[in-house]
Amino acid sequence: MASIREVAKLAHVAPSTVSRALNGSGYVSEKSKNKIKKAVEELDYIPNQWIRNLYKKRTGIIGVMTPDIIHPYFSTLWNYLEAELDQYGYNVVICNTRGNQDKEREYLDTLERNLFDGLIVGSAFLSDEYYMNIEKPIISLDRIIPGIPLVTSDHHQGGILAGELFLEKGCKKVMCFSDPTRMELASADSARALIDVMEKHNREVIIESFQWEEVINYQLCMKRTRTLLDQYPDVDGIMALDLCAAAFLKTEKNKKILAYDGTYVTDFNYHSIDSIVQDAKKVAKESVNMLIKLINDQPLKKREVLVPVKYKKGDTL
Amino acid sequence: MASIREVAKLAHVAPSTVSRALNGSGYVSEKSKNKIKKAVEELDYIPNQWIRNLYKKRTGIIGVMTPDIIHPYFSTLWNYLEAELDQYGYNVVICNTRGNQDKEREYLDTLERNLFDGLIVGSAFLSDEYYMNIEKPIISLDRIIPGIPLVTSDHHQGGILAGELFLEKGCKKVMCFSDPTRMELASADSARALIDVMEKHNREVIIESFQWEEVINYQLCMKRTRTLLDQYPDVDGIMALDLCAAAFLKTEKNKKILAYDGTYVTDFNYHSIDSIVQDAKKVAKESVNMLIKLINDQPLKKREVLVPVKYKKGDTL
DNA sequence: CTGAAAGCGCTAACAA
DNA sequence: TTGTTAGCGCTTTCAG
Repeated sequence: MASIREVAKLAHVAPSTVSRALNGSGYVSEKSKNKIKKAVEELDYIPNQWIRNLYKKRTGIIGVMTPDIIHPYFSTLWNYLEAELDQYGYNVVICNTRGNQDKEREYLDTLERNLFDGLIVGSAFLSDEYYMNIEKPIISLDRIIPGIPLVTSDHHQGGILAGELFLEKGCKKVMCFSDPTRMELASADSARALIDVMEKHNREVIIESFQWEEVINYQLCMKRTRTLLDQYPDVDGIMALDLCAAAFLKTEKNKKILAYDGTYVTDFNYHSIDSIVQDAKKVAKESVNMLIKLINDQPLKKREVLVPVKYKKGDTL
Repeated sequence: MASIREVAKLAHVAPSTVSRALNGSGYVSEKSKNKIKKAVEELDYIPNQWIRNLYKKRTGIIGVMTPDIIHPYFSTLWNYLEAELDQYGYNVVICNTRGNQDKEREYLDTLERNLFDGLIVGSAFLSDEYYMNIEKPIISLDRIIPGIPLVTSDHHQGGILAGELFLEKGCKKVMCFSDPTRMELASADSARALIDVMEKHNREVIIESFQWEEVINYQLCMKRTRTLLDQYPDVDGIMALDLCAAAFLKTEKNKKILAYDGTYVTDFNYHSIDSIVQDAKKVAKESVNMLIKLINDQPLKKREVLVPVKYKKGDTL
């Protein structure tokens, strides 16, 4: 590995001149430029970006933390986040927690140790306090954490939309999912809103919860759906995340099914699944936008961004 | 941001003592340790990992390059690669090329600039020469590049398995997919082997090719499958990548369908799709294993690893 | 056991 | 236009 000094020596100039020539900063004569160019080629010199960043006081790396990367909603989100961050010249490190709080802590630590310039947290499990003590740029997706800028889909709107759809289709008893231990998630709003709408019309709503493993592991998901269908034979409408919705559809053809997320997998089945679609692209755009501002100490107009959801017609309602 | 110097000042010791205390290297008296601990707490001092790595001559970051991250095979592979690299203490940067050669060049450049300690390349488009000039640790997945260690599924075996299945089911005219411009991919072997088996028994094989966009974008995929089905009404067996197989199944119920990859999406439909399953976990394990050896200058026993595939029974053959 | 000094590979300020 | 000098924040000798 040639260093800038060796190049300087070979070109008979000072290292700083080489630096200027290579960075196009400051004046360098054509003559020197040529000598340097030749030396660079001869030595196959490639500047060490790692060291360069030392002076920029940045690493050019953003961490993105999610509990999973296979689940279609997360892959989709990842795809857009990566594309968006790439536009700003950032590399993206996968911070896959698998729902493990130790991992989550570790990645926050990595942020604090300056390996990341910023962090986008999609689904956090640690306490508010833990996050509030961190001074580095963080954006939270979905989870409301005091003091930390938030980007989330408008799950309240999603719940209302869902409720209206079930009413329109004449459902009497609807099942939906919500994790009672995670009411701080904005996504819990969808169940709340759905219940509101349904109960206003005297319809019954069953709330169940999926273990995270059951959401991301299709086999477990199938198993759970079977149990639930046995348990509630008279349910006539179901709202569940894409994968679970697909599992319900596979098991049970006579109930109204509405998927929540609306990723590409809802079109996989012979019958496309009706869905409430999250605009992952917009979520990505907004969160990156805010994060970049945080990093550059620019003021944020809003510290909370609500991204609208929309209904996509399918064959299962 | 407190620095090691401030801690040293507050604790009335030298920076080097603080360094030793924090790293557990060299002798530090209990008394000093305590003073340092107090100072660290008071200042909320967190050592800058970025700088630390300067001395270790490593960044602790591995790049993983794929043309896409949404496609279920890639998300699955990513998941395992990340998990495996995590075991060795590496962070993983997403190098998503979207099939763009400029992006591919950029990430190779990033490797050369020492931002990555190594690179795993899943699907390379640049020329062999381009890769052969790079001295840094690289593992190639699927694509055969002279001089670069290779990990790939045994696609030849996959093609034979597929052929035998189609024969067994009595198919007379089978359609499969292969990109004629990318014969350097190990995966091209599956089509070659399938043809061998079928033609030995005087069955016809149609080879078509999908644009990459059509493989990863389900809408485009659907469109293409319709065209193909119109074009070849007498085809009675189809082998295609998971997403495309799902698209065929959605359009056409009367042909034998075999998915290649066998990710979780093959179980999505009401009818599970018969598949040739790639062992993504093993592929990840083997490639990480080799990469770590390259990074640590340890000898490789083999520079080519072939990972067996297997057949998974479904309802579509 | 500790501190001073040198330096990782590069950049930026300044004087020439 | 150029070279010298002084760092970035930390680690690692090496005297003491």
